[in-house]
Amino acid sequence: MVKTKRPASPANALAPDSDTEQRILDAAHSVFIRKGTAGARMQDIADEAGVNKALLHYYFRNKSRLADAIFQRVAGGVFGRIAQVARSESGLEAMVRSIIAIYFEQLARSPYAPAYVIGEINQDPERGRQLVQMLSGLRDGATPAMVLGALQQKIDASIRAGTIRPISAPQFLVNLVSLCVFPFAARPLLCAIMGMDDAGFVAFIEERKRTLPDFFLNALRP
Amino acid sequence: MVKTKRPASPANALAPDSDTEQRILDAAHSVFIRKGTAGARMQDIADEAGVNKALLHYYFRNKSRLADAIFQRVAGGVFGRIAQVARSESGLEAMVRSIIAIYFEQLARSPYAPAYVIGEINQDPERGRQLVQMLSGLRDGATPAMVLGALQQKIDASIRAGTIRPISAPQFLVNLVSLCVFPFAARPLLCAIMGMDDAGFVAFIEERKRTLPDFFLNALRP
DNA sequence: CTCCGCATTAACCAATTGGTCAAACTACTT
DNA sequence: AAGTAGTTTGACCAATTGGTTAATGCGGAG
Repeated sequence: MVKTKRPASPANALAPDSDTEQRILDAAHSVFIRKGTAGARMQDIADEAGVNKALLHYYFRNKSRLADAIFQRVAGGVFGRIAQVARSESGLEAMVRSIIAIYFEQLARSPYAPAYVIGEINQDPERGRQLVQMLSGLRDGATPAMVLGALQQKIDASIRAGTIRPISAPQFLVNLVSLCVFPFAARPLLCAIMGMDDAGFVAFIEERKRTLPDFFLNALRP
Repeated sequence: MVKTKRPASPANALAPDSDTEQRILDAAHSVFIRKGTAGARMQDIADEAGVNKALLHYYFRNKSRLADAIFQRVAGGVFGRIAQVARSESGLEAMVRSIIAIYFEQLARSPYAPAYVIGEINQDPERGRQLVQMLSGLRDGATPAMVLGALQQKIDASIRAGTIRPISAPQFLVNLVSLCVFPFAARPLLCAIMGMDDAGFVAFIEERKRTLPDFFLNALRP
C-alpha cells in the first residue's frame, strides 16, 4: 500500500486530497447513499475505506460533518449541470433536448443520487437550507429565481411566436425534471413492480432516452 | 383519559382496533414518515402516542415489525387506488384524466408518502419484495403484468385508430406517474429551489392539477 | 367481593454506536 | 541519529437505544 503523506501539498494547510481522505470520502459516499445518513454506521464507512474508525474523526470532526460533505458532493453533482444549460442561448427545443441528454448522462453516472437526495431532504429540513445556500454559490451568482425568470422569458417568446402552447416556467421545468429524474428515484420500485432486473432497467432507460424528447416537445406543441 | 379496554370486540382474538393500538400506529406513521425507519426512535413514537415505550413491544414485537406495518399501510394507500383505475373500461383519455385526478386526491391526503416510500425502498432491498407481495394480494389477483398488458392493448387500439402516437405501455405509465408523483416526492426540494412556502406549494399543485391532463394528452397526440 | 387476565408502566439490561485519547508509526529535517 | 510534525491505530468511554421484566392497574366474570 502506498503511503505518501501529503505528497503534492507541502505548504497547503487544508489539503483536499490526501489519498486516505479521498478513500474515506468515497467509502462514505457509498455507504451514505446506500443506507442514508441515519442508517449509516461510522464503522461501516471505516471498514469500506480500509482505515481505522478514529481516522474518520481525524479528517471530519463527526458524523454530521461527514454526512454534510457527502450530501453537498452528491447534490452538487446532480444540480451542477442543469443551471449550466438552463441559461444557454439556444432555442427552446434545442434546450429541452440538451437538458434531457445531460440529465440522463448525469443520472447514468450516479443513478442512486436522486433517491438519496429525496430521502435526505425529506428527513432533515436542514438539508433544504443547505441546498439553497449551495445553489447560490454554485454558479456565477445565478440564483434559481434568475434562472427561472430567464426561462420564463424564453417560454413567453415562443408562446407569442405561436411555437408552443401557454405554460408557466415552473410547471415547464417541473414537468421536464419529473420525467427525467423520477424513474431513477423510484428505480427499485419500478423494477419491483414491472419485474425488471438491472439489465431490464438499463434497456428501459435507453428507450426512454430516445423517446422522451419528442414526447415532451410534442406536449408543448400548440 | 378514557380507558375502555377492547370495548367493541369481546371475542375477537386479534382485534385490530384497541384505542391504544391505533394511537401507536398513528404515532409510528407520523414519526416513521418524518424520520425514516432508521432515523425513527421507539421512544419518540411512544411519546407521540402518549404511551409507555414497552407498549410498542407489547403490540408489535419489535421495531422491525412496527416499521413493516407502517410501510405496508403507507404503500398500500399509495398504490391501492391506481390499479383500480388502470383496468377501467373507459377510453384512454378518460382513463388518463381519472388517474391524474385520483392520484392528486390521494397525494393531497398523504403528501409525504412518496418521499418516504422512495427513501425506504432505496435503503432496504427487502422493502421491494415486500411491496410486490403486497401488490399481488391487494386486488383480486391482478398482477402488475396483467394491468400493464391490459393497458398495452388499450394503447395499441388507440394507435391503430390514429388517436395517439406510438408509445409503449411502460413508458406511458412511467410518464404519467412521474408527472404526478415527483413534485410531491421532491416537495421540500422544489420549495427550497423555487422559494415556495406551504401555501405556494399548494397553489403550485392546484395549477398543476388543472394543466397536467391536457399537457399529457397533448403529448400523446399524433 | 374476589379472582383472573389483559393492559400499562417504571426500572432495568445489553448491545450498539459516536466519539476520545494516548501511544505508535512514518516520513522528513537537522 | 535524533527530533519533529503529521498520520494511523487499538483501546476505551459515555450516551443512546432497542428490548425485557417484574410489578401495578383495572375491568369484568364468577
